[in-house]
Amino acid sequence: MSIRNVAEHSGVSIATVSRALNTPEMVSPETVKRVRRSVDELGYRPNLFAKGLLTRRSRVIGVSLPDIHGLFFSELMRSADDRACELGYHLLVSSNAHRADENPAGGFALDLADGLIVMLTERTRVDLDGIAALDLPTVVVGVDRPGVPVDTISFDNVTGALGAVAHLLEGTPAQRCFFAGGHQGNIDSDERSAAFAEALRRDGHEPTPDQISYGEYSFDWGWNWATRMIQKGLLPGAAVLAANDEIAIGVANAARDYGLSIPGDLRIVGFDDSSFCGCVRPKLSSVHLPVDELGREAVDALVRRLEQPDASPRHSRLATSLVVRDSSRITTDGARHDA
Amino acid sequence: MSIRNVAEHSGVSIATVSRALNTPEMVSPETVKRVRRSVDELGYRPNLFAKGLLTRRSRVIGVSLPDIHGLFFSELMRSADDRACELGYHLLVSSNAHRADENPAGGFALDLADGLIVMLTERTRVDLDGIAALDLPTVVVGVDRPGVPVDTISFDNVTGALGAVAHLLEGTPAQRCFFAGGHQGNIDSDERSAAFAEALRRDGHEPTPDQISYGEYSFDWGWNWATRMIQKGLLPGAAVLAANDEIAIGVANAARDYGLSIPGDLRIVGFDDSSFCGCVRPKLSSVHLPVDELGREAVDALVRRLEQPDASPRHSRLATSLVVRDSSRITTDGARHDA
DNA sequence: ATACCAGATGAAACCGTTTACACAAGCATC
DNA sequence: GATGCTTGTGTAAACGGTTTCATCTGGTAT
Repeated sequence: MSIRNVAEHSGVSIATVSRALNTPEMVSPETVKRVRRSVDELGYRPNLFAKGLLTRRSRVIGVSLPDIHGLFFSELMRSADDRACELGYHLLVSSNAHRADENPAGGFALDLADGLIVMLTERTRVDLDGIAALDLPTVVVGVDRPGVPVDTISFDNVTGALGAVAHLLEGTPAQRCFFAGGHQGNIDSDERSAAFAEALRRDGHEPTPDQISYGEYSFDWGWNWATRMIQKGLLPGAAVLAANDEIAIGVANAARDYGLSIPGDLRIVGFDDSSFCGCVRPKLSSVHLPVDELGREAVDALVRRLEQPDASPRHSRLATSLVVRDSSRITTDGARHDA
Repeated sequence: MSIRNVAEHSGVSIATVSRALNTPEMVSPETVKRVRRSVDELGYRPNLFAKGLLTRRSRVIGVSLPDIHGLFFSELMRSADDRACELGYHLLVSSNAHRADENPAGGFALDLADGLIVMLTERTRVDLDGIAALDLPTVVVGVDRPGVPVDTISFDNVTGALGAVAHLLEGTPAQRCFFAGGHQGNIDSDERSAAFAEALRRDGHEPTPDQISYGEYSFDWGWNWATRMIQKGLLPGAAVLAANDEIAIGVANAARDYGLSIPGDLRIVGFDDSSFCGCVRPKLSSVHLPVDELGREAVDALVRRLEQPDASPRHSRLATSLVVRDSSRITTDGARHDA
């Protein structure tokens, strides 16, 4: 079933069939109608490989992701896919393209894509030279200035963290504020911890080393960290900014397990504003990241670049903002109570 | 940069280059070496469109998903992608292909794919005729017998639910067991509710209508349902099987908000065994679904079918099993206490 | 020496499109 | 009535690979 069959069936040449389908304004209306009918009757669908070979366009966007944690990943993909669909594109996704060298596919099927959305979370993984070598239009998500002239989109971690700390400082002295980070080298965690330190400095307090810890993005690490802090007697009367919600929930669970009340004894703010926040008790305050916006913007930016390959690179930072819930409210009495 | 350049550079014909890269055993070892070097030096990468045009293979698997809920989606995609990567395939994903008719892409870019993995969650969405019309090798995920001769993979909801109810019946009479479902028409929720009813019958109790409710997969619905049940005075001393973890957590939160203890006053079991389970207190018992296995199996099944197009359709059900945590433990004393 | 065969390579056909170019017909212009 | 322009269509050349078939080489059996 090829364009030739359609041509025969409707009594025109293949060129006319092609034009009737792609540029109907160049064909007489009645011919278009006849061709369209043949297409329907025969159930013809153009071969995308042949088309792509010639046009060098597939309307496919490659998405290369690190091994991303659950909720974030799904929300990003959903919004990106929605937007891509609106614009007539499809998403070719691989969370393994990052280790392309050892890929038995023998390299990227991403060559099928018109362009690439690359998400980076680790400083060391910024192998942007490899990406540039693909000479595909690219949008980088998660890094601000990658040192390569490509468009970038990332979250404004700094403003979000500053806001969160300002909120904590309203009820807790700077000396009693702690940061429970992810692993060092993670771009977001590093930015958030730096902003945390900066916020304390602006308040006139130089953070001590034990106010900032690094670990990993997990419940368990949050729980372990908080346990150690509690055993050192540091936590009651303190406030914690966690690098993500999972850590924050781990901290909250440890506090509960050791009989501390939240927010009475310990105030907690997470990062990401994932759907975890509303489901745990007390509800978790968190810095909201507009993940859906990130996905949409990434697709938009890439499509824009596909249309204007020579536009100068844009760098956008998406605003983040604190959502205050129960876990960080200021308690006037200081007495223990469950929220 | 085409195969022709490589041919010139290494002083052989394009046919030899093609063979050196695809079937090196047909070419003299030293020629292979020379061609490989040229490829490296020139940075040649074969054009996948040209290749696909001829071979009718792209090593791309189309994945069509309904609008799936967060954690499940990401876990499925991750395992499918891992497996696809191992086998040298890539994933072309669309959660919008289900509404392909209204798709401005003007149909599937999925035509680029060698085969399709289609996930279905709703009875009404079983538009498998449309899928069959694509005449692409297809694996259906989420339905057992779709009425179309394709491979299917789904979870054994029945065994999981039976096990969960058996566990609940150990400490709670059948009259005080309730099922908090998702919306009717959802395949999993329906199967789980039917299995719940069946389990009570096997225990010699015909479930009354108010023992089985339908709503939606959300914290809020779980909370609202539980609140109504509490107000009717039905819950203390009862046990709840929820159709997924979010509902279960909503129920647990309502119980806590109304001063009921878990599992003392109310025992709860969820479904999915998502990472929520370990992060809430008390930790949530849940029926574990081997989601990673589902993703892997789906890819395996499709690849198997690509290699043997005429094998008879297979239908596999993946085993599920109850993971007992704190939310459903049997309390000997019956006194209120937090786990 | 002849015939035969295996192994390595090249020439050319082909996959299904798009598109540059040519052409014909119809119509207005001078 | 020749000229030019517009509109609709067809012819044929790409696009970049794979694969069939033919050719050439050199070694081995007869």
